Amino acid sequence: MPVPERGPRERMVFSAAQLIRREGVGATGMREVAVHAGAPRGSLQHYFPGGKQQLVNEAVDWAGRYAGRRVARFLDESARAGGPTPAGLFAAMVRQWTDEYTASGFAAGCPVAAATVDCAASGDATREAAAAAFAAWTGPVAEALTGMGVPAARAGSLATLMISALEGAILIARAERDVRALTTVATELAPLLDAAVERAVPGVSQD
Amino acid sequence: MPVPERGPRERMVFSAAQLIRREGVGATGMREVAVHAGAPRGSLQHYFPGGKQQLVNEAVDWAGRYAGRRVARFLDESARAGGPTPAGLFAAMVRQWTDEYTASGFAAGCPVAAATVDCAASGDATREAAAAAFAAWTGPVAEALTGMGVPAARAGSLATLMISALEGAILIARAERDVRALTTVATELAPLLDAAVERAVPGVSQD
DNA sequence: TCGCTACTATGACCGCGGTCATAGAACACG
DNA sequence: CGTGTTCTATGACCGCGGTCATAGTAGCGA
Repeated sequence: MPVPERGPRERMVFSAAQLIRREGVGATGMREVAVHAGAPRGSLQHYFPGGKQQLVNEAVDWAGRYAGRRVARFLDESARAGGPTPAGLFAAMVRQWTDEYTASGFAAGCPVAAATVDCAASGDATREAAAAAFAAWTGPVAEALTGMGVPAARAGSLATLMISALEGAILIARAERDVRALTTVATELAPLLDAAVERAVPGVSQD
Repeated sequence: MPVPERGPRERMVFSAAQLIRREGVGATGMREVAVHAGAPRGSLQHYFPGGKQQLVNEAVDWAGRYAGRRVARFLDESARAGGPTPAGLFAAMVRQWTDEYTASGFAAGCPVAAATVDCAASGDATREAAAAAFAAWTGPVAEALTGMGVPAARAGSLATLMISALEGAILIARAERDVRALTTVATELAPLLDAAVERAVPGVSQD
């Protein structure tokens, strides 16, 4: 949960994402966003003449790019720590959520999921934004997998599987107020993910 | 999508579930539910004195029991068709969604997921109802897995994994308007699931 | 027929929230 | 100092929707 001290416009998009993932799209009010961002209400009209839909779409967009950036950051960190593995990447993705939930409670979920669920309340453009956000997340994950030695043909599928399992586990964890589902999918999926890497030198087993 | 011709009360609960999974909890109005159920508006006050929250909770409850019943039905069907497998069960769960999406479009998602996402809009009782619904779904799946030879210690974990992956794939499929995510998780998870069954005769390795 | 209960029917209230309109500050640039 | 642009500020409108209140109807036992 970075708190970027950029301009007021960016703060509002960020606040919108925070509120959406907590209350849902419909229950998030424009006035509420302004208050949360510490921005004047009139600025919403100014920066987002497209109204709520524009704000929501940009928030979803932001969330998608943020998720992609997280993947890149994981790769950077694990590059100097002995090399990343698929299961390690998935564990890092899951850990971000378990950390937040144990530290701050189960109030918030994934904003992209929230936008997808009541896209009907916010028009079709929001749904497309959600699809773009998933793409902006799946892409880096798939690339990371290929970089670890997963065949390109499977990398996309496994990325989809990882994100699906993660999103579903987030839902269950929120409902149960327990990180059990998150840790479960991480441990159960780990062997499948690591088994997908092709060894550079066949016949040589490592670890 | 069964259309049970029970009493008006049950019809309203059913209609509520249908609308919730399509528009979300907040965007579903009481008047809308009455119209969809072909029931008089006054009956809502009569049958659900607890207001919207009661109606939503019962709808979520209904959805959870419905999902559990689907699992039992799959077991019955595959019992006389050579015996069920974990991957077969998961494929059946996924196929229910791909069938609906290809036949009727991507308008609707899982009502339990919808209720979880904006539980903040509907109080904590709804969140508990969602947790109960997940439990009413996970339980039968886990039992089914043990019946297929999966060790009891792993059955619960695999059930959680299956439902997580399914829920996440539903989200992605709705956002993308494409069943790709659903079919992907089914095929990628299949070997993991089938590998979890313990053979009656140990020591016999199977590919 | 009376009276009771179950259900139906409808109108009104009231808060919420997105949007519009209008106008006031801040600040640059001649 | 004017004059324009950018941003801020606030009030008003208006529809939506949950809830309450009040009646009206239907069946039924006594």
